[in-house]
Amino acid sequence: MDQKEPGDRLPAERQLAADFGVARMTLRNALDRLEAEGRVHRIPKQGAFVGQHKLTHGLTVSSFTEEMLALGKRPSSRTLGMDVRYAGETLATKLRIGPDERVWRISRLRLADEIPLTLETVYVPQTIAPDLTREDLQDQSWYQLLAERYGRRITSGVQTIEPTVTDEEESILLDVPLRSAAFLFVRTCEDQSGRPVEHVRATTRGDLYRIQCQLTLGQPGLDQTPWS
Amino acid sequence: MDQKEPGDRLPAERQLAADFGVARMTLRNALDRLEAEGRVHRIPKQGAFVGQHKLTHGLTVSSFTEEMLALGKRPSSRTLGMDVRYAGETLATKLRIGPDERVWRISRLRLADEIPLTLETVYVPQTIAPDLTREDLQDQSWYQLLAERYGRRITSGVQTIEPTVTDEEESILLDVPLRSAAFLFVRTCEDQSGRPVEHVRATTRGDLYRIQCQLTLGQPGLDQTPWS
DNA sequence: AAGTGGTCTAGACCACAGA
DNA sequence: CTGTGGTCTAGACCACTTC
Repeated sequence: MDQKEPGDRLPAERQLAADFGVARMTLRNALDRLEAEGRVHRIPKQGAFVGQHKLTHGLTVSSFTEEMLALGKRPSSRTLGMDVRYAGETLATKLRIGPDERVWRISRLRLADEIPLTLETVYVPQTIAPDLTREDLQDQSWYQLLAERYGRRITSGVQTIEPTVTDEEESILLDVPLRSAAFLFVRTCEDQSGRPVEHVRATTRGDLYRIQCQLTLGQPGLDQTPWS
Repeated sequence: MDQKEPGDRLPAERQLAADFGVARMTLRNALDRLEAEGRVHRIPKQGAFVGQHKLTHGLTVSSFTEEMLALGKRPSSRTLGMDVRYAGETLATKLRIGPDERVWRISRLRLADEIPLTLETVYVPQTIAPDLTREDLQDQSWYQLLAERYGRRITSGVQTIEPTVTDEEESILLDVPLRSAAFLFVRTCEDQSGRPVEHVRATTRGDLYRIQCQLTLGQPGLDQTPWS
C-alpha cells in the first residue's frame, strides 16, 4: 500500500468499491464528502485526485475548540460576561421561544495559542441549560457540554457572514488597530431534532482567519427560478 | 395542488417519489440539492419543510450576471482597464501555465441596478481567449461568453474569502467612505475538464452584500484527522 | 405498531474520455 | 474501442419518531 501524494489519481470507483467491499453508490457518497471537505479533487469523467491544497476549515458546524484543535492550535477562552435577560422579539423569533422567556447571554473572548482571535456572544434559552456556571465555560468545548450534560447535539445551522470593521472595544479586546477588517458571523444552530439551541454573533480577526471553500456548480436549470 | 407556505411540511419521501415516478434515491438526491440551496429545510427523522428564509446566493460557481439576475437585480458593468501582461510566478502556478505566458488582465466595476457593488480583476490566459475585445465584456455574462465562444464551461473552483477595508481608490469607485468594510474574494475556476481558466480577485461592498449558508455536520470521526 | 428518514445494495444505462 | 464517472432503479434494513 503506497502513500498517495497530492495530485495523484485515486483508483477507479468500481475498483475502490470492490477493495472496500461496498457498493459503488456507497463509495461515491464517501467521495462526495471527501470532496466537500477538500481532501480530494474530482474532475468529471476523469477521476478523483488527492487534494492539492490544505483547505482551511470550511463551513461545517463545529465548535471553536474543535476547529482550533483540527488546525493544530491550542484553544482557550476568557469569559467577559454572563447574565440572564429576556429574549425580546428578535431573538425570540430566531430561537423559536416566547419573547418573555429568559436566555443566557454569554460573552467570551476566544484565543488560539493565547492570541485573541474571536469575540463571541452566545444566546441560549435558560430552559435548555438551567444550571450553567462560569466554570463550565472555561477551556472546554461548549458543544461538547451541550451534548453531554443537556443531550443536545448541534447538527445544523444557518449562518450569515459579513465583513465588518472593529470598533473601539473590539479593537482593544482583539488587540488590533481601530477599524481593522474582521468577519461578523451570525448563526443560529439547531439540535438533532431541529429545535433551535443557540444564537451566536462572533467577530473574528480578519488578519488571522480566512474562509476557504470549494465552489461547485448549482445544477443548471433550477438556479434560474427567482426567489422573491 | 395547493401552494405550500414556508414552514409547511413536504409529503413523505416515498410518496413524493411515487408522485414523480422516480426511485426514492433519486428523489433524495433532488432534496439534497434543494437543501443545499436553502429552499428546503430538513429535520432528521421528521421530514422536509419549505425553507423559512430567503437565502441569499450561497457558494456556487456563478457569474456576476447570473447571480444578480437571480436576485432580481439588473447587472451592468464598466470596464476600467484591459491589457495583456506576463503571468509571473504566482499567477502562473494558479493557472498552471508557464510564468512567461501572457494573460489578459481585466478590471471591471460591476453594478447592480446602477449601484456599484464589486470591483473585480480577472486574469485569464491569452491562449484561452485570444481575440477578446472590450465590447465582448459589456453587459453580457463572462461565463456565457467563455462557454459559447471558447467552449469552456466553468464548473468548479476554489475560493478564499477575507474581510478587508477599502482603500482610497476602491472607496471612490465603489462610492463608499474610506476604510469601509468589504469582502475580498479570491478564486481560481476550472472548466469541465479540470483545467484552470481564470483567476479572480473581487472586492465587494460589505454594506450591500452578505453570504448566507447552511451549516451541516461534517461526518463525525473523520473531522478529527489533523491536516498538517 | 406504523411510518419516517438515513443508509446501503447490486445491478443498469448513458455520455464522454483516452488510447 | 474500452473504461470512466454520472445517474438512476427497485428493493432492503435500521433507528427513530409519532401515534
